[in-house]
Amino acid sequence: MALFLSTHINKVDKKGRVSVPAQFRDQLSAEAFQGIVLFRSHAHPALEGFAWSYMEEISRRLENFDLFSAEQDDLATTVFGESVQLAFDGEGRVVLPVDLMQFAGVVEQAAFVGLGNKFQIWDAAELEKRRTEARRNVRDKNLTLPKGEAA
Amino acid sequence: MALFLSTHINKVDKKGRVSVPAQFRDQLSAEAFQGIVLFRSHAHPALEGFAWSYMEEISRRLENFDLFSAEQDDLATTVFGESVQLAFDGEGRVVLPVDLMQFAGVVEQAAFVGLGNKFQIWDAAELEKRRTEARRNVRDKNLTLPKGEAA
DNA sequence: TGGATATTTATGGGATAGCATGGGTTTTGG
DNA sequence: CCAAAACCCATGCTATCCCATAAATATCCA
Repeated sequence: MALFLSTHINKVDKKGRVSVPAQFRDQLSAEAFQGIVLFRSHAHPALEGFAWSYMEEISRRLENFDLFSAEQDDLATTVFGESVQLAFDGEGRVVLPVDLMQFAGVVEQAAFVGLGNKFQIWDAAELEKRRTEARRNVRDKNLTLPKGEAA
Repeated sequence: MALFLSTHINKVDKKGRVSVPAQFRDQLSAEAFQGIVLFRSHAHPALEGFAWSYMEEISRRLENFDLFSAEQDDLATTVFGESVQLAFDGEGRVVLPVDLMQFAGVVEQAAFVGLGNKFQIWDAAELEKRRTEARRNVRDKNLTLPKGEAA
């Protein structure tokens, strides 16, 4: 299972290409599809990124919603309907579609934020605010990691 | 499970490299990823160090949250997004990123402090102050070890 | 036990390969 | 036939590899 860690800031060139961090590519080396899957975040001006194989896990979790429920439909529409599959070029780059770049407010510096089994892409400047917010939430709500059951 | 004990002080060279104490490396010899994971301590001017497998454990626990939930997002952003993955070189060293060194105030002498399943990296001088403080707390508040349940 | 020899560790520095980035060229498809 | 996308090659920088040394530790054998 891929595990994405740390934050890498890479430049978007005028063709819309960005290097996917080498560390992230390593985590994806065993994947059948050599590339990433992206869609708009539901909560932030950012993009959610996954390994192709993880989309199956998302599908499985969506089935936990009531079939035909409004929520299931909405999620499925945004997640599957609007996701894009981006293949690496020979240098490990992907081309960010313009509409996704605009959605995330990515200008020139794209920040890849590792979040475990997924990652996010932020505009580098915008990310700082998000960071402070996340830190505050963790502290104020006293969020901790439950021991839970192994998945 | 790795068990980090005692304190080792090693030098940071001008390339930013430090030898990870051999005792610590021994504890990590069974790890799939040969290296360490670091992030900023929330409580001290120091860095927290873990084995890769420990991050996998955290990742598993995060999977118990709903996908895209705010809690999952906040935790992952602070824990995974702000961590770095550092591989050993042939001599068992890692390169400390400059921003992390600055955060911990590490100048030249890095102190590796074993804390059980994790360890901390302090500036050697700063650590002395922390030590006296910790001793005083234990004495004044009469801290003891609870029997507790095994984790 | 003791003293000589071999390993391991921490450290230093030069050589090398990999990564991020840029630009040109061919291919594709509408 | 033209534009956009995929492919290919070039480059500077940095991280990684590799070798060397000294000190500390461990090992061995008489």
